[in-house]
Amino acid sequence: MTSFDIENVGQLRSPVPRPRWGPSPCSACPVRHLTVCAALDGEELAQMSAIVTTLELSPGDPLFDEGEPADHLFNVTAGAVKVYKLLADGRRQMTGFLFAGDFLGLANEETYAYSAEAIIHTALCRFPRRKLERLLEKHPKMGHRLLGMASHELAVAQEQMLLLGRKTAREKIASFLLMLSRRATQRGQAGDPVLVPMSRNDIGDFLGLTTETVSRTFTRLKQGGSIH
Amino acid sequence: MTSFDIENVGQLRSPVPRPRWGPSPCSACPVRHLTVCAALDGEELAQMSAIVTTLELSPGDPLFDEGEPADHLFNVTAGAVKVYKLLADGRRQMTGFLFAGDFLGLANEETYAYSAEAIIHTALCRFPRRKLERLLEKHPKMGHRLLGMASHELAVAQEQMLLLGRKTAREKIASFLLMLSRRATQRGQAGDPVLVPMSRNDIGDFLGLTTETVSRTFTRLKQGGSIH
DNA sequence: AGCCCGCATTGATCTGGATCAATCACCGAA
DNA sequence: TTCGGTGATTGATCCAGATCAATGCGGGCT
Repeated sequence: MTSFDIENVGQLRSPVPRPRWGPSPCSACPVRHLTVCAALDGEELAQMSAIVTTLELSPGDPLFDEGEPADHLFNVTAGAVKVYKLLADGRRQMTGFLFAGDFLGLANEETYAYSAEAIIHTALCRFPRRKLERLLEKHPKMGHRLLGMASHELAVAQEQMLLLGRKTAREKIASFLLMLSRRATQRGQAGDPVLVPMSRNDIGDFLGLTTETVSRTFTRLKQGGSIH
Repeated sequence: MTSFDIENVGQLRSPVPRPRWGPSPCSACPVRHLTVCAALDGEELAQMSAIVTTLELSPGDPLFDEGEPADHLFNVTAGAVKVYKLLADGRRQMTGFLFAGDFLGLANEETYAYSAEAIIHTALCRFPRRKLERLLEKHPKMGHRLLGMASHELAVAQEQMLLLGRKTAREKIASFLLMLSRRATQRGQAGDPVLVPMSRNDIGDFLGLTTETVSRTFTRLKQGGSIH
């Protein structure tokens, strides 16, 4: 990566000692409005706080691997995570890039269906699956919110299938940049110019292209004046 | 399509008048164990019955189109449905094929994110979205089941991304046949030989290939003795 | 029976993106 | 400051699958 916005991460690595939590660390969460926690009231937030732990990852750190027991769910609070599946011979397909506010770890089976790894320095909340499920039973509203997020993920996945199956390299790159821009805007960050924290290789594995084609296509879009 | 199993559809087109429903049509549902309704008790089934209507579609009949208000959710009880997205110039990506027991219509937005159309003669249950949501609030168990199905759909979608982005034509066709076979088995139907109710063109649009490549690849697999 | 009509198959050719192969550019360590 | 390593870029060539173009072929209709 050539450059990236460390604003959010910065406040998590503050040299000043972190303040003692008030009634709930979640109630002070700077990205709560983006997340699954947005719909929760004080009582529910306190219960979430009780089961949550936080962790930080450095670039390249794995979060979990496909096939591991799916014991936790995660919420990205800062940074960027890549999520992917592998074939036996090493071919890789990114299934998504996650940023602040995104949720991961949903699994219907006992094990994760994909691997996850930090792209840049990243902070996450971690929820034990069992405990979260018990909370869910008590608070249907949380379940509803989670279903909404899963539905949204599904729509995103379908859009990505359209991209992978039917778009040209040029269209894939253009869609990718627009998606990054739109999502940055949603997080309240600049959408243009857009920061691209992942490598050409990662982008290729996301779009079903090779690094070389990604690189060439960027070059051509620049030459055509579509990007700078 | 060259041939298809009409057993399940047959019982819905019975020349004998349909029997009056007992306490709940859903309690007699032959595919309930496959569906979102599997986890429901008598009380909940009765409430589902109260809001459900059934419909039948002939081959090629549209169920809904991308962009329409997402007012209903559906459960396929017999037959087969294709679900797809289109680009402005007509390029099409199938995002899934649905069979008895499958659920469709989940939408986070106000409108459907994809179109759905019957492949063969098909029967469905239809639930008004608003009413179902009200039921969901009262019965967290249903919401939980729905979340489980959405998570499963998500895992299937990710597997399909891997296929679209990284597999060869031969691998795509092989995965496709295995998937059809596995799902037929789950429904209690024969997994080998497997029935393929959709056209070469539909298969191509599902796998990110052209009809010609699908046809040629089938021929080569036959020549190689992998299929008959 | 004969005639469409809409698929499926097969063949010939083309091409977008993959593969193979050098550089290039940046950065961090010595 | 040089060196080595890692990712990005660019070039040359290849090839899997697309495209263009005929047939084949079964089922429904008259």
